[in-house]
Amino acid sequence: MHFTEFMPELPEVETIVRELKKSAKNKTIMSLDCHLESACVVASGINAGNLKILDIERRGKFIVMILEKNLRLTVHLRMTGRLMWHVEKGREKYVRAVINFTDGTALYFSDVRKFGRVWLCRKKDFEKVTGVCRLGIEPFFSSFDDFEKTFFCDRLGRRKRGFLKNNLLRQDLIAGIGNIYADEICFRSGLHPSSRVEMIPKNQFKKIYQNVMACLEEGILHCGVSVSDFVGTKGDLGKHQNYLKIYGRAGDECYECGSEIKKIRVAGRGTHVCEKCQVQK
DNA sequence: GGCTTTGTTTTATA
DNA sequence: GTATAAAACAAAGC
Repeated sequence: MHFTEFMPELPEVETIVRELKKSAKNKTIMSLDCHLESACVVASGINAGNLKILDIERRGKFIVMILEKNLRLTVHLRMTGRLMWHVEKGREKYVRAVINFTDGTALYFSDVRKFGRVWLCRKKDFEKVTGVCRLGIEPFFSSFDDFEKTFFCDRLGRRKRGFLKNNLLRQDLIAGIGNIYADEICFRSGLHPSSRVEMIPKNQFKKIYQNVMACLEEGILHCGVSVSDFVGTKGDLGKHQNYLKIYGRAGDECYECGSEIKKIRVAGRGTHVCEKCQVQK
């Protein structure tokens, strides 16, 4: 199966945020045009006009623009959302919102599906309105201790259960990991994605944590994964797809042992695995 | 036309 | 009540 969409996970969103820090910071918004009502959630009584973007941050897979007057303009791309400085040819009808600036430029939010969302709200409502309040730990701002507690223990201190991959994907535990990086983390850790977390020995926790960090860091270093289109706000390609060790390589040989990489389903998700290198716990 | 792709929410079950 | 699993949703490509 060949797919053409760019699936933004933490490294891809971080790439966009870094670009926006260069290109959108300190611009003043003239207006926010909503082309699809369900994709735009604007708090009542708030108008984006004549507000400067003071900074741009990331939380999990959320892009957060910090505006004047304690306001937040937040974007989640979900699966197929794109935030770009131009309208892509043939995709005019998928533009869901436009941020117009006073200097005549515009940032276009387009989305083939209708999952992506833009929120404009007050700082005090930001977490609740966007759903950010349900996010777990932020990888680059958390220690191994944070990770161990959140990922392997429930609130009563008991061992968490479930498939390893499924838990890696849970945004309420650790924010930012999606299907691609989950497969990579499992491979690098030598663990089968359907390993039960309650069966993983404690002495392997640190290795998993380090692989989470390493996979995300490398993704950022290469400006994210572009499966066949673009990545950035200007249409530039990410390069990390060239460095993936397991995702998208079904039928190919494992770089470590040479055996064939299989594609299976874990928790309803397409999953890539080397049965020889990745042990089932 | 049916199946696939995935991030998140919602519903169901243990 | 809590935790986990599964279903639902969206739209397009093959």
